[in-house]
Amino acid sequence: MRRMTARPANAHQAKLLKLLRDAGPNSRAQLGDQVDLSRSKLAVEVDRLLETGLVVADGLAASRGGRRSHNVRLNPELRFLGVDIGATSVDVAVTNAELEVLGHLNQPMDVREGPVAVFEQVLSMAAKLRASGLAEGCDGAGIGVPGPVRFPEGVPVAPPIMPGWDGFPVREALSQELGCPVMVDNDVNLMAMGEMHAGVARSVGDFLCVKIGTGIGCGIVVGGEVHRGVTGSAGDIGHIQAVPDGRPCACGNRGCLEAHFSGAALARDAVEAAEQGLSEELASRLAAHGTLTAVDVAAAAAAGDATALDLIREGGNRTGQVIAGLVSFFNPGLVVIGGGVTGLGHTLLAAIRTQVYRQSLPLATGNLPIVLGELGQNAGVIGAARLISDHLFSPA
Amino acid sequence: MRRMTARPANAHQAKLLKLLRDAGPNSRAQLGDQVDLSRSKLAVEVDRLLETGLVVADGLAASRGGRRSHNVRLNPELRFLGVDIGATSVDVAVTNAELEVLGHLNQPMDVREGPVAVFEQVLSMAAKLRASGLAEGCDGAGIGVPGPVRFPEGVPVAPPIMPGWDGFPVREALSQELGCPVMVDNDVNLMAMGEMHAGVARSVGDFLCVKIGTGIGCGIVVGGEVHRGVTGSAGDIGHIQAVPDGRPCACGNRGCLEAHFSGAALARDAVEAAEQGLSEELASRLAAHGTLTAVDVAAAAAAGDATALDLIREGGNRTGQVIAGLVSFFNPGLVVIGGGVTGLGHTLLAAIRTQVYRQSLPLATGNLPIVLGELGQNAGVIGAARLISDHLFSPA
DNA sequence: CCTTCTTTGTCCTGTGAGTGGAGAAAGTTG
DNA sequence: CAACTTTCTCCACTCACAGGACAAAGAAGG
Repeated sequence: MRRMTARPANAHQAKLLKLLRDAGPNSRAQLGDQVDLSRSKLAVEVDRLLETGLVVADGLAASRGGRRSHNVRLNPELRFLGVDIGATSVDVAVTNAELEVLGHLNQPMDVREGPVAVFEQVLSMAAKLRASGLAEGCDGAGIGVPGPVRFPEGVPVAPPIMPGWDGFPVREALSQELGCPVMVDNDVNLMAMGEMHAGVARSVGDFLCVKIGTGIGCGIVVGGEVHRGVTGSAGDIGHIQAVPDGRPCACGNRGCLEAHFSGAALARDAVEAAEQGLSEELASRLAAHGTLTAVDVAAAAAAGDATALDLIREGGNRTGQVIAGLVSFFNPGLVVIGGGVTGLGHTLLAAIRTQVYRQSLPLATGNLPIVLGELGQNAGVIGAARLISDHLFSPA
Repeated sequence: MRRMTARPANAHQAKLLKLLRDAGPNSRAQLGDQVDLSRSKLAVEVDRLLETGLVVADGLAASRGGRRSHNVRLNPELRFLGVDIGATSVDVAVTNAELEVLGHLNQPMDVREGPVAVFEQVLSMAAKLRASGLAEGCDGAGIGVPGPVRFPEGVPVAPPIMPGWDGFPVREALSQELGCPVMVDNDVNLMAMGEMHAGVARSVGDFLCVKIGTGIGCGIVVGGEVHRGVTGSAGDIGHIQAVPDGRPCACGNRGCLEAHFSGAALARDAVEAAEQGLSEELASRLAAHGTLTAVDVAAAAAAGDATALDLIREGGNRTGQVIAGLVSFFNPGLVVIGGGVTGLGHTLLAAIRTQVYRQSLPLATGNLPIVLGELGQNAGVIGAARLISDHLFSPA
């Protein structure tokens, strides 16, 4: 039986586990340098962790000029499941306790099919990963959903793009199916956690993580912690007004950012442009596929199509304007741009940067990097694994 | 010698001091209920605090059905100075350790006269308060300045409206003059701390505190802590674009919120309206004073002047639009409106509310109070006193 | 091969923080 | 005056933790 049941018994053990997770195998001596404990006390706690099975011995390290150290590491048999439910696709990944992705599956799927259908899909993907020998069991799972979540309970609330999910007990249901602890969060927050853990936001305490996919959202990290807001809807910037009296939005208002730029809006605008004969490139793609997506626009832009480039620039400007306001307000140390439309690459990034650097206060932008996310498709699932591991590696 | 030199020796003592500050005199038994320590340990820590002189015995309390308790309280001779430097005036107040305002002076003064002149003024006001017998000495001072501050060092950085202050070592200089510890922060952050401590935001963890005075700023409180941002400029919302291609702003951009609504903008618009003959009320006031301020507009509005009301509504709408975006982004549990223009009262509040409730997500506004600050002129100085007491009541 | 130095890990004891119970002190209620 | 409450103090016991002594294991140099 290798299923993880133990939890750290105290804050020291929790800190050690997180250290081993983030820094990999380590000797007692090296751990001691980082946790502010005497060697004796540290040895005691490490021994207790070894007893629980959360941590295992990992052979001898090379000498550093004296006696060789006995390394310890997180139990390599531990497995976390990272699930990222997007508006139009589902990602499932298996990681070890150090949050390295061992296997990753992606499946197109419309979230509006509802929780039951989606979870059937998730479970079958998880089963496939397990069948491939990557995991015997599952010690915990993190789930991201594209909408606000009442975090303590793990329940989506009033999600605009996934009405069938309102109030569905995601955490409880999935915990039962998988037989392990489950944590649920907004997908954007998880992307932020992913980039913070293994991506471009390592060692940054306060940053914003803007995800532009089917919709637009923003992960807010304050002092290394995700800020979720009092009802779990923090970061929902898609419905901030970007254009006074602009396009009508599904939410009932006009001029929302999301109505002017997002995967969906971009596709819509591209179709319009193609139909109006503004771009042969887009028109031919429309004829070929019968529809257009952000990917088509990216391809057209890469081919030098002026209309596609304009659409991207225009969207980047809108987005940049909104981000400029948020930067003035929040004064982050970093802005990460991620999500499906990162395929639009530097055209988009340049437009966003221009707006932010022009409109925000110099003091706030003086030393503010605005960069693309590093983890791409992996950000969400890594963040999800991180979420559950943060939970399980905290005292019970 | 009654000057406070001691600091709490550990986290327990710090917690006890803050409890006594916030809840007033208390018995050991009542303290024990709130501090999660055994009675024996608690008694030890209280005794040590008594030894230091930070805390003194305060007689017997009424019986609650058994032996009467011996109350303790913070030393009633301790004095904090709260200083709130605004764009056009200086407030100085003396408080006791429980942060009750014992005396309060206000003096019009232009911050652009520079730190030397302003501090001369502050010191003379402090001397006057001392002379009136309210304070023998001063055990700590908190200072608010109308611009960004590098918080750890207590130095203003790149303040737009007070150029002469850039880099001036406020903390060090004032600490030397007053002979006591000093902490410096942005005035808006202090207002937020004031409302959190003794005002309308008691017991709210996450809230925004919008101060509309000569300029516009926003205090951001996350989990009971003020968020200052990486360069101390968080909350600087005055230069968020509110009107595309709107009025030119001193910052060089166009359409900044502050260019459209703030004490200064309102006065300017009122003069314009008066000169254009749109309002007799305003015109007669202009003739009488030679100039107009937000106070005149408030009076005209109170008298039913349609133009004045329109100006306020218009400004409230602009402000409300920006706040709506921030509410969607931050998802606070409360929005407090304060600052000089709160004299504009419910006309302003109604306009702001309308915009926020209309434009923000229902999930974020569903249970979101938007209220006027409770402390008025006192908010800044109380927040300042709170700032220094938080500092002094933390382990050294 | 042997000595000396370095690093790592273990063992043991002393210290100080903290708990919990006994009981004294000081009330209330009937 | 007896019985019950509440508050406060004292004391003994537990436990977390530090820090030193020491053993184990290796490197470097003669």
